Amino acid sequence: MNTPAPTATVFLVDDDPSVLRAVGRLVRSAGWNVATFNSPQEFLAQQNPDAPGCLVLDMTMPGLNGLELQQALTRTGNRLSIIFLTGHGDIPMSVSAMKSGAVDFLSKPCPDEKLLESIRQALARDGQFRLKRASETAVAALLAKLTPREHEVMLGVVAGKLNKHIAAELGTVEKTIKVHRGRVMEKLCVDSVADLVRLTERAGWGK
Amino acid sequence: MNTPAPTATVFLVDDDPSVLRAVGRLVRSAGWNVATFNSPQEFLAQQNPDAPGCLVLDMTMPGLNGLELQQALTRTGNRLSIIFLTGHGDIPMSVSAMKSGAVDFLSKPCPDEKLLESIRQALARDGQFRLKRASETAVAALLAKLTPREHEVMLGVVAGKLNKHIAAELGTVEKTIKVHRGRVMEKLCVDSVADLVRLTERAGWGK
DNA sequence: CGTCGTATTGGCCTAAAGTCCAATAGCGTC
DNA sequence: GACGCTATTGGACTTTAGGCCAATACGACG
Repeated sequence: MNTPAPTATVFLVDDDPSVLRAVGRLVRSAGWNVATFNSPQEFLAQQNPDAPGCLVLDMTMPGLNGLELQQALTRTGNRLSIIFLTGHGDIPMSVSAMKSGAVDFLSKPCPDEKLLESIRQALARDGQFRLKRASETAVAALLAKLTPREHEVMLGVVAGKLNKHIAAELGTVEKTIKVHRGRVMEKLCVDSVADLVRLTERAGWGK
Repeated sequence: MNTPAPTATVFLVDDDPSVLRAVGRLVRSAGWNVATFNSPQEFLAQQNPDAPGCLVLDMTMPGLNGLELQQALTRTGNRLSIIFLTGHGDIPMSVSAMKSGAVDFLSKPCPDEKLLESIRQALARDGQFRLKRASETAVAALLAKLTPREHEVMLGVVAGKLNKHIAAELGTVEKTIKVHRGRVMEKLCVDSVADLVRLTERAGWGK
């Protein structure tokens, strides 16, 4: 119910401890929670996909580089917003990062305000994403409560079909459809076909 | 009705005639139409927002640079997909371009196949965008045919309200609403509330 | 075997939506 | 000012959807 910001954490990943200290101090002084990691592996090991926040990531690190960590997160379904902050980047690297959805790609040294502004953007984007995903999972939870039959009937309703037609397709009579239909509306907590359609559209079917 | 590709044009903008010639030959040999321009101004002067295609753009040019041309196009509502192809780029430049929606940011010299692949992506994105916008304008055209009253009634219907409630809000009786409602369905070429809701959601109200 | 959840069907009745036909009111053209 | 067009509004009637109560059937579970 709160805004996503209050408990948001800025995750810093860099193999240079002095960078972690300096950036950590800056971000903390701006009022955010901070968690630092010396390596991508360390971050991957403790990551919690449900923790709101953003990731400030060095590009050149031993083992996994920044892009690979970004891809690893994408593979595991973690859509954390990422800001790259690197000392030895090049254009293909930055383009690749941005194509993969990075919020920004900054070069060290970077003005404090520029980094903070990017963090603000990243946290905002993360909040939006979590709101959207929360609504999707809420709808999915509602849909999961439908029996198979009710689900079939619902499909007919959102397709704009008449009860009699749905009945014909499902090999039953109109009266039965009415009952299922009523239960669908009740279980999904909607009281109009219009709301039902919007609900299903937001269930991921409208992407 | 055709796929967007057949008449798609690749617009090349570069102040170096030899680049225009070389890239133009490459793109033409790949089967696309090509139009070349020596300056951003020249392109802006003849641009047709309705022409499907993509833009391959040099960054450093006299007068307007690539980013400025990109912004100019955005301001005028031209959402042409852009590929930057430049000799003297840097990271902030590439990041800025990508943030503004560029499809790719390539450095000269660039392998032929890489450029062609990016063009393929840009044309695909342009096609998707035009499909989406075409459907939006089609819906807008239908909505424009509604009388003010019919429009009000439609809002009530997609809000899931009962005819009697809509009538109360509009200071009339249920019967009148029914007639308006029927005309709305007829004019918008839908035959169910479900379809009506999806139509309006795609009219831009769903973002 | 009894119980629970699901699917099914029926009757009866109310409410809501849609259709056909008709009338009124405003507005611009000639 | 008459005429034509459209928007708007009603009345009578049909179709569809929904509510309430009841009943049957079937499979899973204890």
